[in-house]
Amino acid sequence: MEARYFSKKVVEWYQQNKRSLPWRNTKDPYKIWLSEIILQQTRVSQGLPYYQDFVREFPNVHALASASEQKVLRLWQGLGYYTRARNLHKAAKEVSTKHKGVFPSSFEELKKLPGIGEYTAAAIASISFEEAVAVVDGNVFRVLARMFGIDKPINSPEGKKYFSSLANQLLDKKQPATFNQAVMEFGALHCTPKNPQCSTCSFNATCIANKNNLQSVLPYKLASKKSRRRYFYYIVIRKGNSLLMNLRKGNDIWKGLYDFYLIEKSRLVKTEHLLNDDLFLKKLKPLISDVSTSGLFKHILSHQNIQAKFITLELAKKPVAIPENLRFYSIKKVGQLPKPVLISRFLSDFRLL
DNA sequence: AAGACGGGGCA
DNA sequence: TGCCCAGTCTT
Repeated sequence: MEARYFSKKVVEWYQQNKRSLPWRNTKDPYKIWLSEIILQQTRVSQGLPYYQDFVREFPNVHALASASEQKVLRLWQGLGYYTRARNLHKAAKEVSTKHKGVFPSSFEELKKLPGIGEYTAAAIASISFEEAVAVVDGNVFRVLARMFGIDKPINSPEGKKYFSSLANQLLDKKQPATFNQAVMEFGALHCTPKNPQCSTCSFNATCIANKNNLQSVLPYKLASKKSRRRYFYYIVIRKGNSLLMNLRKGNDIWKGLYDFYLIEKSRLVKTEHLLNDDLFLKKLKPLISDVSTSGLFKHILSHQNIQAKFITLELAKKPVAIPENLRFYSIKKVGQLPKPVLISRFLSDFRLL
């Protein structure tokens, strides 16, 4: 697809379909800035009332700068990502004092203000000052990836550079404000993440994703390491000088290494609840001597997103049936296990030896 | 390069 | 319930 063709058609679409929004009726960099910060990671429907509150309460950068941080935060309450509010306030003070109330007017100068990165600097520079610099936000990634069939990962440094360069190539330098907003609005309303309106899209004959049914895989993103919190409740079972060890399997942390019998939860739970609910422990419990509930899980270890709690229990006799991953190893032999990394660490930590 | 930061939409 | 959304700053 020709760059000129894309730019022309997306602007045409924008003229006919754009929403009427308060920050579209002004070029005041203060208000554009305010709207851009509020709309970071935030849908218009959620951000709009906050924008109105802020404009009413702080009609200009001096009003915002002279307010207390408490008041700014109170107005921001419920919107999330609260460092945005703190940086907003900090930046307002800088503009008010260092720049004497005159907003920086170039991409490079804007980027120096706290809370203003690549995207926001480009947005303000283009919308308020018609600087010929393309914005690259989530909408732009999506629209360009689909339209031009680009499978470079949008969350890699190379991918980001590539998309930024493409967006700047496509940019209509005669009307950067309109072009940038057109692409973003098109992404927000028409070329949506889910259920894009391809059947009524004026690009559907030329869009690579539509022609190849790739809407659901573009934009492509590198699998992000999802860091959910994990709570490991370890029951260290001892019988004489044998320890019940667990060989970890599957595609998970510490695969192939040994640890102890483990009850995993996605959140903190009451230990009584934990002990009563677990089937295996119900089987073990009758065999356990010397359970002092006062000492339950008093050892805590932290590893990345894992919080591990430990309890040691002494068995009166060995259980008849235990899961296959679990075996008793004599403490003397522990050092000779195939990969004793975890074990030795845990053992020295808890002085079981 | 990877993680933290939040609330809302949606399956 | 848990995944997804995706700018900026920090480590």
